[in-house]
Amino acid sequence: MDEREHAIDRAAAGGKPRPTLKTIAYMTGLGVTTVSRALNDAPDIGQATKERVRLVARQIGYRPNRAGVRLRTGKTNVISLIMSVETEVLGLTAHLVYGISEHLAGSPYHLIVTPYGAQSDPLDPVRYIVETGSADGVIFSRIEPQDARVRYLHQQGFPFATHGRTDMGIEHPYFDFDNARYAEIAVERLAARGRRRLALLGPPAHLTYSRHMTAGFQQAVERLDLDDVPIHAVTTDSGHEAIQQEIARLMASRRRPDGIVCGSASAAISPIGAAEEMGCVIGRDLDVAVKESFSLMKKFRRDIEVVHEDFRRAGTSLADAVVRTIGGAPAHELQTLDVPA
Amino acid sequence: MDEREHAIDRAAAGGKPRPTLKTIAYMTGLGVTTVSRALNDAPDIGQATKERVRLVARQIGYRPNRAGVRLRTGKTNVISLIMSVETEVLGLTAHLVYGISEHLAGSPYHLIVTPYGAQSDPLDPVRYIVETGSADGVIFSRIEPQDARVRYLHQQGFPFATHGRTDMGIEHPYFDFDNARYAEIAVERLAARGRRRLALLGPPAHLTYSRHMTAGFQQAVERLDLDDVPIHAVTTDSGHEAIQQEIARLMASRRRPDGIVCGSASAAISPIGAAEEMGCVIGRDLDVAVKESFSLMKKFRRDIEVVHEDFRRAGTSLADAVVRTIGGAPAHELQTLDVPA
DNA sequence: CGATCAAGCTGAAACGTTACAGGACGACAG
DNA sequence: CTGTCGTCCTGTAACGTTTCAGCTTGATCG
Repeated sequence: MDEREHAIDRAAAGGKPRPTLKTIAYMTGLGVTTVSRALNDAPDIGQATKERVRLVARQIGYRPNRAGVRLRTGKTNVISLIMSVETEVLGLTAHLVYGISEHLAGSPYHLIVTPYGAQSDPLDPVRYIVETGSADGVIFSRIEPQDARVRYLHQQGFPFATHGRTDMGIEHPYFDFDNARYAEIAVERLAARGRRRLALLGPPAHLTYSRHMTAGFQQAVERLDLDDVPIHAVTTDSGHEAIQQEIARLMASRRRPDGIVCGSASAAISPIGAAEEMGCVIGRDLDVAVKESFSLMKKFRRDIEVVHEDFRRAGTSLADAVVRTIGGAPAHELQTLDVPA
Repeated sequence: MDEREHAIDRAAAGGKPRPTLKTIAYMTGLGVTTVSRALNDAPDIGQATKERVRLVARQIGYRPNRAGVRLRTGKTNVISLIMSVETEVLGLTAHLVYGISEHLAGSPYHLIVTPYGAQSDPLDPVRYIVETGSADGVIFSRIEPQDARVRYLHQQGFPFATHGRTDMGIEHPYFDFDNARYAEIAVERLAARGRRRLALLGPPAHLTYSRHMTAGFQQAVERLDLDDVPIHAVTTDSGHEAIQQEIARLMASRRRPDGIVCGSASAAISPIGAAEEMGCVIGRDLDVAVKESFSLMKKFRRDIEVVHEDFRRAGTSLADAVVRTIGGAPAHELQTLDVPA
């Protein structure tokens, strides 16, 4: 009776009464517990009852109240993407977000985005999430070989997946693009165009994948008996002007490269601009290889060698990995290396 | 006593006991209600008590349990960004996300991202959020003059802010870039370079800002007594090939433009590529004006006329607007038009 | 026939919070 | 001295969910 009046009240008020377990219990004549267990497919509920409950639930558009579940069970049904606000990687992050939410759609999980600034401690947002229990799992990028976040989360037993690998003897879920292979391919392609003196504009040295890319680059350069023209002063994270200056300096020097391998699309713009400024023609005086996720460069200069890195796929894979981790899957099954063709 | 044992249990177990109101109540010797009210600065709690409670809370790192609050009050402390996964706008969305979360940091709000596909109904995610009550407010883009989402949310009395304006007699919070003014500036700049025959590569006609941009363009073209070379077949949302073809056709035609105004940076790549392919030199045979948010084009071709649109600022403004709306501020105070210089 | 068991269902309690109604106590007016 | 008022505090209930222990009922077994 109590429920009935209540329901009628709300319906009369115009605001929808948002059905709860109690509503279904009242409609089916069952207890709240039974309804809950029926919807959760518990083994001690009769098949007929389950079907009846589910039918009613579907009919009235029942959705479990997230706050109720979360309060009772501690399960938030939230995955947090910890996003660096480095401008250079912002465009890529969007694709990651897309991939993640694509995978999460249809699951009970929501995606929340937690940013952290360039100057602040990357550990802060991670700690916040663990301490406040505001998510069931975490995804993050810009991984270092000795990563404090990985260490912390591993030690806390908190589910996570990284976009990039570590090198610290900890087995954990990750998705990584094979940047060593990318660099090899890039070198090979430039070599096939007859280029002999190659420079690598790589990512910042503290990130794990910097090592991979450098290793692949050097290995291929050596194998094909080419020259390695070192770029030390700048990375893909450097500002436009810095990169331009360095490239200009390089192109004017005695050790002028005839091919550049770029660690990212956005960072490729600067060297190309610098080179063209000096009268170089891409495809004639200089060839450029880039790794890019949204085909941008290829539209601009069709002579550029492009290797595709799929950030959307990274997103779906990472989402999958973290959800499976929450489900208890072992880490070693959740490690993906995306090898470019 | 009960509490005491409990607390000791948890502490001994090593897993942190995550303090609650009960913990503070126990430590201060006050009632749970008093603690709650003290932390919420209720008027019927003594000043001394408030300070004592707050001190203890700070010391032990108390954070209100979101699920508890949400269950009790219905307040989710969540803002949802409804994000179109159109690839063309993905890069921009990232900046929006950045701006929003920057504003939300330090507030109790979390940002959740709800995607919707190109083919699915834009109303779906909005309805989902309202029906499940999974956020306190909503932000979305790609606004149409008669926007179903705006109508629905307004009618539901659900707080929202739009990135773009409508034209349906409904007063609501928005942030919009003044695209009319942008187009005017672009035309003026091209005219100052001596260009007389201008084409506009604008956004899809169904979006509100398409009208703004077109109006500004036409007004300026008329005022400066220039020629309007119409582009009908493609928009900034069209694929690279389609735009290239259309531009190629145009450049080969009798009515060949000597200036192009582009509605977005990503869409500017295609016409420039097409024109250069045909032997045109930007800055000599053709001038291009673009609106862009991350300075990309300018790096590539310094001869391009660039007007900056700040998506990050849009994000902070929208977040502010929606939070204020939740707080009860009237819509007309929360309407911002960002006029380019 | 009584005991045991399984199947199917249930109410009470708890998660952490806030709204509500009310209590204790001192001060102050009549 | 009694009554009223204001200040400061408090217990209970409720939000929607799941866990726990336990209840019926009918069947099976010795």
